Amino acid sequence: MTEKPLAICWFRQDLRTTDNPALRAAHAAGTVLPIYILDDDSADTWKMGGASRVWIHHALNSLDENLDESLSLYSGNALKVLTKLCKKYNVSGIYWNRCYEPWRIKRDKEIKEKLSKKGIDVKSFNGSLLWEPWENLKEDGTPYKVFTPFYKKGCLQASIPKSPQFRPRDIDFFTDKESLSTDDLGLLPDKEWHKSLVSEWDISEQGAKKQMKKFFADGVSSYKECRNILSQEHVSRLSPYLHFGLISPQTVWHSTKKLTQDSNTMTFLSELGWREFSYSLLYHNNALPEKNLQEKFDKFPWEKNKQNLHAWQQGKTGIPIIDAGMRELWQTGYMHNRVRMIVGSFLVKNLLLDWREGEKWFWDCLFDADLANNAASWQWIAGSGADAAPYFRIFNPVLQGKRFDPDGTYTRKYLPELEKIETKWLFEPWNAPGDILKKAHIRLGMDYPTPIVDLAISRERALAAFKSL
DNA sequence: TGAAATGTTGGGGCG
DNA sequence: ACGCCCCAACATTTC
Repeated sequence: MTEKPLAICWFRQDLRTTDNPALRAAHAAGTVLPIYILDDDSADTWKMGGASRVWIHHALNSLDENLDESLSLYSGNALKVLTKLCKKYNVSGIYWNRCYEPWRIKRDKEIKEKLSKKGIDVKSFNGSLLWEPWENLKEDGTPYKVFTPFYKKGCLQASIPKSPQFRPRDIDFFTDKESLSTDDLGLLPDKEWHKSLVSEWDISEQGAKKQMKKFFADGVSSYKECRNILSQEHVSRLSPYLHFGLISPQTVWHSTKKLTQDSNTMTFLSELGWREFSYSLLYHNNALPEKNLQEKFDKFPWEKNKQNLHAWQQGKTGIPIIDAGMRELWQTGYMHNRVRMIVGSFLVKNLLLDWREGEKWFWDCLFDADLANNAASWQWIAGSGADAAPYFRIFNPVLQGKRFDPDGTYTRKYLPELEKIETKWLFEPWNAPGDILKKAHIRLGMDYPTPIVDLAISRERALAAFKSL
């Protein structure tokens, strides 16, 4: 037992020092013991995937640096860890920023109840959303089910998101001697895969700011038009930073508002609105990640073709734009949003595989794997969500490739075996004349797969299957 | 934040 | 000059 009262700042998905309400509260309460708990015990089926663990390994290291190397790390059941800390030290308060995954809400509620009873000041804050999902409701008090009114009425006419706060000065830190090291947490896989994975990312609070500034400097001015062009970096790539809270949505919102307002900034802000919408859907539908929002989808006869699923996961479907996207995911922990829609449509409609298979794979591979966004997006593309794509909306991977990767830069980057084929045939090599393939040194079925499905036939099959609902 | 099928229109070639 | 056909270009409908 030390004499000094300690305020625990429990970092979770808010791995930053600026605009962090919990850190400010802990600082105001006294000496700060900043901690992170890897709680796989409570997480159940949705414990962090492989890519997320790699990301958080680096994010914790940089957070530790930003906290004068005083971050204490633990592994195991969060209630047990916190209870133990309260026994060991004179803890006056515990402060955290809220998470919205159902399992975390349940766990945190229990922690708050149990530790409050012991006379500890336990408080949670909003550090991850622009508007709380329980506040953003329709006039009749029920949650929104459609994005447009949710955003236009619920978000834009609601209170302005609060302004970002500076990092508190002169924090008095305390470190637990029994803290684990980041390596002890075992977040990095044995495979070498994770090393190249992180090479394109600066996983730190500063890296998040840098990424935002880069986007503001050369991406946002043509965002509305160019965000769909796959080869160009006209998207913000802020999603993993937002997910883990290396930057707050308030910071992104208000920084965008400082730019000249036009249709580009409006479109970008609405993407933050989609994030809010996903969280609202999850908050009001706890089973969103597991269960069709529309019950009639429960009887949909999904195929159980392991081979096709595997080909999709490995980027070996024989359909170039699909394979390029899936390999981008594997190689970089990220996928351009337009391609996410294309590969999602392909999995669910052309392959008739259960959207939850896609959800699981993305959960494991994406740096920005986010329970709310991932589940809401997969239900959207499958058509099983509330405000979902209609069943007949089936993307044609050949047309999408030609339209959004017109010079083939993106597709060739991830499919070097198709490097030499002229762009005209790049997105449908199976239709290319023999001499064209020969000239490009492509033997279909050897250098690059023949398509695992016929696009026209599988489209008709999907239309029939979905129509029967 | 779709694609394909079908319908409509209008200019130009041609007898 | 006129009617006819063809077909691109665009619009609408359907899944």
